[in-house]
Amino acid sequence: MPQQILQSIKSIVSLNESEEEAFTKILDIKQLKKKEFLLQQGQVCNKISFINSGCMRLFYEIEGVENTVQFFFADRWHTDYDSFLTGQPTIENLQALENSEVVQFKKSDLYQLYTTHPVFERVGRILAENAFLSLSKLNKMLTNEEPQQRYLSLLSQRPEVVKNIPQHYIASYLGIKPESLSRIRKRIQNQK
Amino acid sequence: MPQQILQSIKSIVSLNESEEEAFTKILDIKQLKKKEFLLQQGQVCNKISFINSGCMRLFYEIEGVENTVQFFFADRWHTDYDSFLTGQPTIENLQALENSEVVQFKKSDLYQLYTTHPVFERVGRILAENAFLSLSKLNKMLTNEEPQQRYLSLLSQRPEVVKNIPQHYIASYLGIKPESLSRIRKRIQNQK
DNA sequence: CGTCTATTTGAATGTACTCAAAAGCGGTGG
DNA sequence: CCACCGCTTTTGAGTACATTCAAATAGACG
Repeated sequence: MPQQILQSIKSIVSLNESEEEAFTKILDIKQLKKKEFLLQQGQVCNKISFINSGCMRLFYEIEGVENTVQFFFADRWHTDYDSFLTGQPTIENLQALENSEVVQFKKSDLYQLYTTHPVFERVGRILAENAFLSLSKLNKMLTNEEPQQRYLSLLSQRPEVVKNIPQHYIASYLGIKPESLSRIRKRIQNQK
Repeated sequence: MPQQILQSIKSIVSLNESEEEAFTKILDIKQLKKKEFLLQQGQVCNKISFINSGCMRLFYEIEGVENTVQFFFADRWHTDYDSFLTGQPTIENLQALENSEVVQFKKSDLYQLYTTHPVFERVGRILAENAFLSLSKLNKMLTNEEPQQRYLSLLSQRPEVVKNIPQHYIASYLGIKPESLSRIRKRIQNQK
């Protein structure tokens, strides 16, 4: 079901029939069960993924501690550019928080497309730009806000995250311990 | 003196003579005195810059508090993709920490180039990818390390930063107060 | 030399942290 | 359908470390 990813691309550039066909050909659909990994540390990330449905969690594991970086819902792209570009093993883990469907294509196929259908250079550029924007937003949140404020922002901007995702993952995303998030929530309750 | 920026681009793609000439034409050189701003919050960032020499500091100002995000030395690229892509006013300030020379080109000129010389699509893509990588590295540092460890990492990875740049800017970059950095430095001294 | 800014030091405070334990919740198997 | 188990969330007590506020010292620059 490449409709979603095609739509996402067509919001960037318009494709003619042959381009669309060439692109569809390189796509690969994957069903993930809850807790299954799309990407695990140590692997080389040589694919770009697009979430059709479900929810994924991106985290690093440092000295046994999981560090949640992002959540991905439907219609989001993902790749570890670092590993993708350098060929180094990734340190990212991308795990399904619920049963999910993703579409993927391989780096080698994409690079082929860059040559045969140059319009995809633009797609690649814009995807990288968007990845940058999203990370930059995250970064501003982490550097400019206190934990309590971060939680409130998340609550107002992404209520679906707070609703659907276990607290301790959210805590990790906010850069605090689960106990602290629990106390923050209590504090907020009492203020009302 | 576009040699540096040309070299940087040529490390990405090779340019033929007409491409090189077309690119050189859109370049603009700027001399900055210490403390002068290359970009200030509220402006729209419609340029991409490249540092020829000197050193720049990137910071946000939130409720009167300056929040240092990055330092830029020679041979580094900069743009606020957010503002650049969306046309919204930037919240970034890019200030010279010493007399500096930068080369710039305008978004409109670049987009022109994308059309007339498609090779620059690739350049644009790779610049965005690199910007992402650099931000991603910063992000891992901020989320995975304690202040003292962050300082030690900075010290070993970028000694020139620690040498040349006022402490309170470094503190802000590390996400702590100047007093705290001072104490961390003292603590490290005593351990030796 | 004097002024202005940056850095250091001190004392008191606050907030997240650790460790430990209890309570809550969901899913599985009897 | 209930009982149990494992995992998540909450609560408590004590600690650690950055913060604030204030003042002193040191450095930079004219």
